[in-house]
Amino acid sequence: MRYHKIPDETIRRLPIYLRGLLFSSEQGQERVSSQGLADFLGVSPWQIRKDFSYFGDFGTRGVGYKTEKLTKEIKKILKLDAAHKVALVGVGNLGSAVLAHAGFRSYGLEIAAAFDTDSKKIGKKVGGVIIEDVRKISTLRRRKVDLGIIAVPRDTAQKTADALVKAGLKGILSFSPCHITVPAKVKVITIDIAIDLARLPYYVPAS
Amino acid sequence: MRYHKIPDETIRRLPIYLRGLLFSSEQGQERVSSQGLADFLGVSPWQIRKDFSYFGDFGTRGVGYKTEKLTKEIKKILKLDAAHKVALVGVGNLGSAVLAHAGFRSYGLEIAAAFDTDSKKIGKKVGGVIIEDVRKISTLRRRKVDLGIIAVPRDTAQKTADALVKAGLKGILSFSPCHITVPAKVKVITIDIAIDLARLPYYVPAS
DNA sequence: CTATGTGAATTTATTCACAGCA
DNA sequence: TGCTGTGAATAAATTCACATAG
Repeated sequence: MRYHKIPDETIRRLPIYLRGLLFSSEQGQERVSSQGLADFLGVSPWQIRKDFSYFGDFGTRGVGYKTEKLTKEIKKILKLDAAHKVALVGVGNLGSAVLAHAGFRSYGLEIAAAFDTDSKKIGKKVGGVIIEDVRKISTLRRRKVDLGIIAVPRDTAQKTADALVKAGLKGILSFSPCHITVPAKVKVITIDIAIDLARLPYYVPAS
Repeated sequence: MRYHKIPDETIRRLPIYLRGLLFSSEQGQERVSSQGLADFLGVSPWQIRKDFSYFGDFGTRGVGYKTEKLTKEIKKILKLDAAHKVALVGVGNLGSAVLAHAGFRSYGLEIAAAFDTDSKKIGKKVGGVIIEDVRKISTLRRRKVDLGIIAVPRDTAQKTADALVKAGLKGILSFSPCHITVPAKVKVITIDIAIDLARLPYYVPAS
């Protein structure tokens, strides 16, 4: 099935599979089955197998998948086989939490720079990273940073994104509650916490 | 088209439309068109109209939508017309950021309780909310809290969810990087920041 | 003449059922 | 026999084109 277009939903799920695999490794499991992964992650086994099938034959029939090999394959697909440097813009409450977040490491993602406009914060060290002036964003190009996280207020989000794009970043994760316009070659993923929370009541049964 | 099953994707988008409408209101706009909303939110106009069509005729042909009326309708659909109380469990870096987050208010969501296991934190006030012992989660039932946010480490996330469900909560937003099992009547939405970031490199063009 | 509302066409994604291989 | 890999069937979501109402 190698020659198909890859569904976007498949790409969305691959990091989840990776999470399961990293956990299996931690547990010392050398093998996993699609069923085992599925149970752990709360998805269906055939969904997992179908998703893998777009990229190749990663498993052994009758046996399952070798944890280490499958981990490597998925990392390669997601381009996580090489390390990535990430820049954070906006060291407020959320930004600080992101800086302190340990979870990026297992995916080879390192927050290598942090920026803020507040002169009282600039020069301080948070989570091992020295906060710089936002006007220094342009230095990211030569520092080989290719991903960015935006955690600034809504009204400066677009301006921030523009600066990051100008500095050559190719992917942006934004926590700002607004749509961000970028050139087609740049990928933006938005996490709006309030909007996800606001969706919950719909599912609450009338009492 | 009133009698159809509502696509889940439609429900996912409704709060985004609401965000656009709240912004229009702020700007003092009494009317919006599907095109105007679409431009602002980065979606297509026909998607918006189709989504609305599942619930009724909210607009006026040749004119557009009255901002205030449409806002009310969407709030009603999402059950955001009545206020909701939210409990937060885990007042670490991320939890504190969530407590300080102002964005929930516009959707009628109020963080009315916060819990942690750390005795040094219990009793302290963060973001206007007094931190309580996690063992007090059971009091949420009589306090009319029906939504919860989980911001605890992975290994205690399931236990926390179990406690919240036992306390009668009907919707949970989890920041813990794991699958959470709950009874079918309870809705869980998971935000895994690392996983969203880990998806970005895939889209970065080879250089 | 303008912008909504929607059936129909199309595209995309999920699920199934089983062939294929260790 | 057991679990993967995948075409085919089904389901879901998006997009289109245009009738419709103000």
